[in-house]
Amino acid sequence: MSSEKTDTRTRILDAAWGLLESRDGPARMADIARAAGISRQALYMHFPNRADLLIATTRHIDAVKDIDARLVPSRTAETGRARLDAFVEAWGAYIPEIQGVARALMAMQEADAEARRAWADRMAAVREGCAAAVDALARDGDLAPGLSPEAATDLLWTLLSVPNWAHLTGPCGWSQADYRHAMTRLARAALVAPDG
Amino acid sequence: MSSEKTDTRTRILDAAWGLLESRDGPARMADIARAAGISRQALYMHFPNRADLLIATTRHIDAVKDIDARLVPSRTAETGRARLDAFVEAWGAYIPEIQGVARALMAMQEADAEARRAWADRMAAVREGCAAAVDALARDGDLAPGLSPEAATDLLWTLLSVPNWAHLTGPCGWSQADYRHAMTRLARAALVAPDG
DNA sequence: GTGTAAACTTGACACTGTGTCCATAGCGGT
DNA sequence: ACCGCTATGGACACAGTGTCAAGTTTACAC
Repeated sequence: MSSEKTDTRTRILDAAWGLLESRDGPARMADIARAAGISRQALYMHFPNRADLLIATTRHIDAVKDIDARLVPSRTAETGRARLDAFVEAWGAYIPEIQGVARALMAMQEADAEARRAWADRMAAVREGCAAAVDALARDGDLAPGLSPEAATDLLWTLLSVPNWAHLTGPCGWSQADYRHAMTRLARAALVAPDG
Repeated sequence: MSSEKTDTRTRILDAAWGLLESRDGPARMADIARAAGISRQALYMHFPNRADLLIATTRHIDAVKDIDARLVPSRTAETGRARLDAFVEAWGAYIPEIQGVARALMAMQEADAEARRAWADRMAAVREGCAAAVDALARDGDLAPGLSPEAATDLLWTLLSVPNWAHLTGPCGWSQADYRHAMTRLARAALVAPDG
């Protein structure tokens, strides 16, 4: 009953996703509407504005790509070090999947307060993941000396930011494997006590 | 002769600078013109478009704040490690001064190819500074094992990016001193061989 | 069938900001 | 007096977002 014909909302979300990930130019509201097979105005019946649509798209991607399942290895890691590695790997592998939406949302930040709030909200969730990894590290006594858990969390949160991924894989020309390897190494160097 | 009455171009640049660093909302062309005491159209006689104006503003700030002088300690450092520290410190202290223009220019990137090119250009200069520091480190044999000079340069370049500064001092709430301290430590941890 | 409500369409429009065009004015130099 | 430069004011094209109103389709109820 619920899904005999694809829900319009879902079609919109899929269309937005597709355009944002694959597109050359920017994905405008009209482009997304056309791709979803509806009129531009119908778009506004489902999402009051662009920021809301974009943020809903990230949540949609989260659901389809099952972000929670990807984080299981991190949550179930035995040691703090393993948890850190697993988190870096999971989130680092996830960034390319949301890269398009993330870029669009970040580009709106300067102009649109709504977009700012929405993106900050999403990033707060990432920070929680960082905090959990740092806590595990601290419980093992493996947190680098002179680094408070809060500072370590902020640092990891920053290292794993989307702009950093974009910079390394864009201007720097790194492959995803390069990124993954270097970021794992970097996170360890930044957070883990130098001891063995 | 040249500067008996302040050059209009300079007045524009100062106005843009002032607005961009201190402003709540976005600095539009009309705002900048008004602040410079000229008409919006006169602005376009001096700068063909917003991207050009913004990039000229960064160069203007470079000249006024004498970026070259600030980099002297880095260039004249005796050891690679000292050079790295000095570079991180100099650039890290400089970011807050250009933060406003940088944000405006970065916000245009998505939409405007001209802005993209201009900002990439400016960042290429920063990368050269990073490369010089990494080379000095490599000459001393102090570059972390398993890290090529190119990879190390890219890494440092990324760590010192404006978005990272913005993230730490914005959402993370760090002070400039916090940033300076953590970034110095982080750059060392990321690039310098663990040996003493 | 008739009625009604929801989802959707078409078309027009307001608004913002960039960039262009043009007619004109002031002013210094020759 | 004339030229050239810099500037002004006003109008306008264009893109993109968001709004509004009138009408259509569909499905479901009575």
